[in-house]
Amino acid sequence: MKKENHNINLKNSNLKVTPQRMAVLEALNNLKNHPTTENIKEYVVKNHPNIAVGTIYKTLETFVEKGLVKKVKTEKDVMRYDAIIENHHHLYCEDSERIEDFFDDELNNMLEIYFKKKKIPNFKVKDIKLQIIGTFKGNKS
Amino acid sequence: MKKENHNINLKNSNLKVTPQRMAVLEALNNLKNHPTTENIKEYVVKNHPNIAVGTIYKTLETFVEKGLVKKVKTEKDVMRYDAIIENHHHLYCEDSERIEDFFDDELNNMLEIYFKKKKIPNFKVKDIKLQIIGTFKGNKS
DNA sequence: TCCTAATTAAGAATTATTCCTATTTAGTAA
DNA sequence: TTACTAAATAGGAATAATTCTTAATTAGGA
Repeated sequence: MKKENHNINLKNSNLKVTPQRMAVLEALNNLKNHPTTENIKEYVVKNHPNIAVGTIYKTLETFVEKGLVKKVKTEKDVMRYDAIIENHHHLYCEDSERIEDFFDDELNNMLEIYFKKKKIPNFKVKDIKLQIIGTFKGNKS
Repeated sequence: MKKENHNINLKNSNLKVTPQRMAVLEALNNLKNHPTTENIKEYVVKNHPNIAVGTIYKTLETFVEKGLVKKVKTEKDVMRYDAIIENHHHLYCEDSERIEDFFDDELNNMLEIYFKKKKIPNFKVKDIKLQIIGTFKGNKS
């Protein structure tokens, strides 16, 4: 099921289905919380020791180009990846590296209406992402 | 006037006022549009050729720690800096590297009210930043 | 003016990423 | 099934960015 989805994703993007690409997709699916490049490298190398590191970099680049994954904007110096393409916002924990997805259609509507009414001079709005900074209650991860 | 402000900033943060730090602050003030580390290095080295590169890195790190500047989130792999600490959002150009500040109190109020009413489970909101993605009309920079 | 902890210069060391090229492989068509 | 070809990969060298180390210098206070 999951493997089939991967096949479909790759084929839709006119990418050949290779074991290396499957391995990177597997990593993206199994690593939660917006993995860093290092997280992904580690996972892939662990599970598929014969895959070259350069290939992982190249594969990620290809996926970003094709829109299969997105890069997450972050305050730290490391890049993170997001396997979910649907429109969503991010919750950033002040105390940890945790980043969670946040879906809220009501909020999206409100923002859309707001920016339809209130134009920004010389700027055409195409998309809006919220970075909601705060702290998670309870479990410290 | 500007120099005095720098002095005040540094002293308030319990940092010694050194020529190296003044030079980095000068760069941050003169370079518009959220300079990259490279922009800053280039500016400082050009105007003060005897300042070591390592010192520039260390100084920027110190400033971020003390809250004198902030890092800007970016999709690309490069970090950018923001000398403005006041609360504001960012306009990202899809077609160029341009990032502009965006101030809007009405928007801030609307968001504050929204998140006061609509709680996010297990999360305490402290701050909200918008990444407004789109294109600038007219001048291509 | 002197003292001391903080800061810096200089360049070596480390780390992450990109680049290069020969080899291999996925997909296609006969 | 086999053969073909463009695309993809392995492996490691090369590059680039950043951090680290240590001796020398300096800012700020007594």
